[in-house]
Amino acid sequence: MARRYDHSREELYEMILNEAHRQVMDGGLRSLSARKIAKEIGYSVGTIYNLFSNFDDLILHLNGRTLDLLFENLSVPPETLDPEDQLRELSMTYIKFTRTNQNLWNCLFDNRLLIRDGLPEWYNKKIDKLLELIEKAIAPLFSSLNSLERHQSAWVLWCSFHGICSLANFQSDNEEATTYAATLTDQLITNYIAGLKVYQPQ
Amino acid sequence: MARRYDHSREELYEMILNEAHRQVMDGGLRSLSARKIAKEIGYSVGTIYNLFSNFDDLILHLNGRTLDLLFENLSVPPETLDPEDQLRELSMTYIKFTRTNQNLWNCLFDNRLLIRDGLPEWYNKKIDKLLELIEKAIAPLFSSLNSLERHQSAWVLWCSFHGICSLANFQSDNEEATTYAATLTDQLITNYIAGLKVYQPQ
DNA sequence: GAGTTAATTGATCATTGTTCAATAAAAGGA
DNA sequence: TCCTTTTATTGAACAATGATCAATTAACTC
Repeated sequence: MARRYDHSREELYEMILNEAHRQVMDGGLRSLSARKIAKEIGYSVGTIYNLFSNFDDLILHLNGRTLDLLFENLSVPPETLDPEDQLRELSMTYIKFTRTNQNLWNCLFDNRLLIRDGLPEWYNKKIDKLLELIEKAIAPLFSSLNSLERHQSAWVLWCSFHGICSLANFQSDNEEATTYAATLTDQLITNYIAGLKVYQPQ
Repeated sequence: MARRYDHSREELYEMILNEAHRQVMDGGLRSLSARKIAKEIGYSVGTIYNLFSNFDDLILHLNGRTLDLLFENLSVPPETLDPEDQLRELSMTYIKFTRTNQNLWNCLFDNRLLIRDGLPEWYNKKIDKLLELIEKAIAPLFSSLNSLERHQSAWVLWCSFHGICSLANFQSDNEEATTYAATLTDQLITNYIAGLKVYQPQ
């Protein structure tokens, strides 16, 4: 059989990533397989390699969708809130997301993706969008001249959130891991923001 | 052939992990293979499975050695230093370690290890030893009554260090990644410690 | 309707982790 | 010393993987 045109290229792309999403959610990256995807969507393996240059590329695109999902979850907190409370709101949603989509989120940081040299532009843009949420939240703490320091602090917080959630995944008790991650994030925000207030003039 | 006794069980264990270490250092976890190890040490695959229950178990033990290596690198900073400067010293060594042993360090956080339920006791002990270095460094900032908060702050810092170094590995430019990780860690320490001083009475 | 283009297939290849009956060397006992 | 038991070691065999690519055939073009 050939050129069935049952589905457009875009539809196929969606079907493949939907199925990949499902498999990763179910059993982590380990249970993701090109053959299984093909079987499930009713096409052959070759079709997958027609759309994605290789398996890592498929994972990268799946991760792109995960970043989108995360962004959709992290709605912009109201500007009426303290920077501190905005951060708390963001971080709590973040933790919740990483816990309910554990396998999917882990996939973002799989080692196989950092072998190549650098991530593509479109991917980094998705990360930047997330970072901007944090940057906006802490903006009131910085004078408009200190955009570099604001940016760096956003990165510090982003990395730290990541670190806390990442290591939480190694805990066996799921309930406990979630609450401990929340506690640590809370400590981080409290102290880091207090520190910022000490050093930032305004 | 059987029961050659060319090497004791302990010697074999070392030989296998040495070779695994080499392979991971060279090309990351992806280029680690039981067959290749066997070939290199002059034994057959079966022998490896005689010493390790499965491949993940082998990786876990390799990671154990990596944690040991890290601990040996992170010498206890002199108590005469500020908590802040002790932390800086620890974190700089940490960053250096993660950068020079990038593949090996990445291996510590590979997703395949967090599938099972919880890490073994001996492994967690190694992590605790590392955490204690941080806890000792920040001890002067807490009253002796606040051991819980001290412990939590140590975790926050540990997780944050991890997060910063972890995400630094996704940058393509190696030099830049290192210096940026150093900058972010510096910011983290400065602000977090300043925050602690605000909230901790003594 | 002939010719061109491109989507789809699936057999094929090299590799992987893992198993386990077969084997042979050492240890223990008489 | 010889027999038995124990145990380290082997490697063929299995199932599964990512990846390739010539062959096929449907759709499009003119």
